Amino acid sequence: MTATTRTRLSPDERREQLLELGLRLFAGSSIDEISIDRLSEEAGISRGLLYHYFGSKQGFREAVVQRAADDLVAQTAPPEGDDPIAKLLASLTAYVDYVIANHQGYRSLVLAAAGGNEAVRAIYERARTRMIDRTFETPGVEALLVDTPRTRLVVRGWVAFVEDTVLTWCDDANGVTRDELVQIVTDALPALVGTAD
Amino acid sequence: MTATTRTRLSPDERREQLLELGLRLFAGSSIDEISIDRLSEEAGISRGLLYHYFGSKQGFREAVVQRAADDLVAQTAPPEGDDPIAKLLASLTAYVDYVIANHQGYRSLVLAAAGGNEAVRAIYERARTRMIDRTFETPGVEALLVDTPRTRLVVRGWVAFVEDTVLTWCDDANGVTRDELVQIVTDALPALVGTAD
DNA sequence: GGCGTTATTGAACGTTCGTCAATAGAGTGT
DNA sequence: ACACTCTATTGACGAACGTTCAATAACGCC
Repeated sequence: MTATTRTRLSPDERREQLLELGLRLFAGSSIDEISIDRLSEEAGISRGLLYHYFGSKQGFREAVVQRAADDLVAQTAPPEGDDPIAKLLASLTAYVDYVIANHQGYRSLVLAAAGGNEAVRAIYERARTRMIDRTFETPGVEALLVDTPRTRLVVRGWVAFVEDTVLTWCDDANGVTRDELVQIVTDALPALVGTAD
Repeated sequence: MTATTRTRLSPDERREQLLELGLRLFAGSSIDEISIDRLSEEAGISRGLLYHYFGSKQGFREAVVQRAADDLVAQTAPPEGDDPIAKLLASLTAYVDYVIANHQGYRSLVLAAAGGNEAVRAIYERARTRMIDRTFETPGVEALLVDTPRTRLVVRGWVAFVEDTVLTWCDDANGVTRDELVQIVTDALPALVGTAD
């Protein structure tokens, strides 16, 4: 009855399978609450194989976080266009919709990024930077955002505002609609930057 | 040469000693990067004693976080007064100064709260709520903040904005002065709430 | 159908968390 | 000073976990 037949996949397939499993388990709990035993059992492989592919548990965690971050960046790409405000609105709408759809997974990503070690935080930080840069690398944006240390500080804080607000809203919308939420986080940027001038 | 003489303290003293050690080690690294072995060795006690006082490593972590949160709340008490704006400014000034002084420890607290489990997060959440409530339980505040779901959402997001901005500033002030920082985070609240109306 | 490459295994090791009966320090009464 | 009690404290033990590595077997190729 014990299915002792080992299934041999190509490295790419196996890696893919393990990463997807990681994302799935990630959604429910922090990764260091899950033992390698449980991971390998759930994947139907031996403990050793996980080490063969990711070197260590930490390596596995980093790979999964990297994958989640890439997903986020890919699925929230703003449309091509010249109007900074429109781009911002589109980008935030995509972001909000992504968080709504991947609610649990996204929360885990943020938690992992916050609580993880230096390497994990760096991965998330890079994704964040990519998203911000991409939105603001638009001709004509200088009129809205003059590049000063103060503005950079405020924009970074604004990102924290957006993340926290959207996640809180996901837990309990409390009557606030999706469109209102998008409006709130979009309007917040000019409002904050305005006070900084 | 081995000082095998065990020192017997009163439960309160021992508890205090261990909590202070926890705060000290906390500042440098996350608590689950430190083994009970190292903790007990540094405290000059046996492993068993730590379990006697805190039940588990998780229990110890929670106690330390609770202590850190209490410190934060205690040291940022706003002055008695009726003017909401003045109270807000005073409270934020105290908060900024606290973070400046306890930079590392405070960062660890926030990281522990973000990355920790449900119980740890709840402890920090309570402290946060206490600080917010205390600032806004002022006669006449209704003129500034009408209590709607939308406002609550924004105020919560604003707290995230403040935390992130102050911590980022601590890492690299980039020419922004302390007073400017206080001004930024203070002005941010009316700016954000204004857009929500 | 045999062969070589390499994906995969499982047992073994060191470390860390957590438990518990045994031990000894400090106050108390005589 | 001494014995006695209470309980703070210990240290050895077991289970669980991360990690390593030589052995194994599945698949593509000739």
